[in-house]
Amino acid sequence: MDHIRQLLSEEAPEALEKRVKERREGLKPLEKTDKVILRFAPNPNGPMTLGHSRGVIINSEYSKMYDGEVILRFDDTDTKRKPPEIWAYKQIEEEYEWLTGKTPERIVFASDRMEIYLQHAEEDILKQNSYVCTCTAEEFKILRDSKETCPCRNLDASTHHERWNRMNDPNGGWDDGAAVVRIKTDLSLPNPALRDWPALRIQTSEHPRVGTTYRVWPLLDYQSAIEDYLQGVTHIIRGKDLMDSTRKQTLLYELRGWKYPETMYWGRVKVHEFGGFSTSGMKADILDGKFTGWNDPRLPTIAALRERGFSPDALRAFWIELGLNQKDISVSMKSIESHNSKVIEKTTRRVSFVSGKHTTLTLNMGEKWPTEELLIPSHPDNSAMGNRIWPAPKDGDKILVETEDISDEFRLKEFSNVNWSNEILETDGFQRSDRRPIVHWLLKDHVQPATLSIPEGDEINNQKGMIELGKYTVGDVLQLERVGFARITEISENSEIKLVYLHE
RNA sequence: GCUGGUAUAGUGUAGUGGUCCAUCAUGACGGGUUCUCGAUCCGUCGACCCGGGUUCAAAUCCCGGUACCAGCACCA
Repeated sequence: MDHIRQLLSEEAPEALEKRVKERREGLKPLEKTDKVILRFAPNPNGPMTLGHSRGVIINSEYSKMYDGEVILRFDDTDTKRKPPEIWAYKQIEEEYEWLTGKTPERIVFASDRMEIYLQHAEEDILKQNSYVCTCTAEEFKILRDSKETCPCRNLDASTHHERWNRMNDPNGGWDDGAAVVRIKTDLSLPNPALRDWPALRIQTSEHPRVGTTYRVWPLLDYQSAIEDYLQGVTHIIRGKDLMDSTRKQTLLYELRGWKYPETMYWGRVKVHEFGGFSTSGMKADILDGKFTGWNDPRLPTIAALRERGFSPDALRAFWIELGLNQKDISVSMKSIESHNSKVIEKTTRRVSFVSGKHTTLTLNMGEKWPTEELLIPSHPDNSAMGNRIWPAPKDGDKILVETEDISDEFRLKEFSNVNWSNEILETDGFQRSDRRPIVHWLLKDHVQPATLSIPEGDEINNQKGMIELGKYTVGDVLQLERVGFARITEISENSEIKLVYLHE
């Protein structure tokens, strides 16, 4: 050891210096940060999922770090397989604001920018960066796999321009699938995915925003490449499933003499409780009636998480903690819940809820409660939140407790020690004087009906019960004592309260 | 099959050649405190995929395996 120390002091004295290693907090710094323009580009074929929120949060956090901008761009160029939902645009916009606390600096609709894309496409054809191919997908795949040239590729430029016009002509006799515009690449490229990749295709199905104005629509790789350039995007952060997209687009940028943005990737995320996040899959299940809607508490959508009472701060903390890396990860909701508890715990009022599995007991008070009212703190550590005011329990009053909580001796929280026998609860001192278990309870004359819906996998467990009488508003998040956090989703005419369970 | 990517405790994460018998969080377990099974405090458990190489020194660099993921859609 001393020998090494000796050697080091001669050869590498800096290695002996104490180096302060601090744990890096938050996201890794970006490269090239003089100007930062980012984009988040969802497909509005449904509202946001938990997966989308990663993109929103990572992009907006980087934007905050470098005083940059985020463009919210609706990539709505597929009307067939992933048809845009006209309401989803607005909802995604709102969800973006909810998650980040601000509006996106710019909003772009791909479907509004069709003229521009088509102009660029024509330009690429005239410059022979691309060509119109009429081979079928199967035929082309065979050629591509053997690195062979497709018969269309070497036709002269004017033929390709004629073909381009024909693609756009409703009377040209070409329908969906008849022709496609391909970007010319080196066919000897080792990665088969990149060889003469398709850029635009004919799509005659109606678009919910622009109808049938356009026949030829760009594919993601083309539309996104052109738009990123036009918007001056400096950094692209995307899933690593889009790595080949980066490579294709870089080839196009080279043809056009443009410089491709810095690109970073995240890996695949699964949540133990949900699996993946497939918008199309959820859409089908909702239509089948398996779920009540996009905000069904069993679904991993932002709408559902909001409905249940998750805080955007918790989601933000969660994604920042995971950071930006290319690992495929599988996380537990517990991790998000833990963040959420930290955020909401200090400001959430406590309330007593007794489930349907309860027993009514009669109070036998050996001693009168000294005042007219029973004051119970709304929060154990935050007196500023005030008290819940219950009428003082009297001899003969009926008390509700969870059946499973009943034992010979227990304590009604914030009220009295009691001894149980034959459906009678005999008070045994108001002061807490021993270690008997503390139990939440209700005064039978001071309750209103409530149903707590607990998502359990594919099922929903609806627990009918009673909640203490109080002032409630839809949207309130409460902590049901000894049960967990829950959010009020509905208060019906007969004052029944509907709650959805959040977490412990 | 071709192409690319990733591998650190149960789950995430820090770490870019030397204070690393490895960080932090979460989890599980045990305890203190508390009028919630909440919160809080303390403690315990537990990891560098494998094999070579370079080097005085490797989680970190190189090579080779292995595993997992993704792309090869006229989807995004």
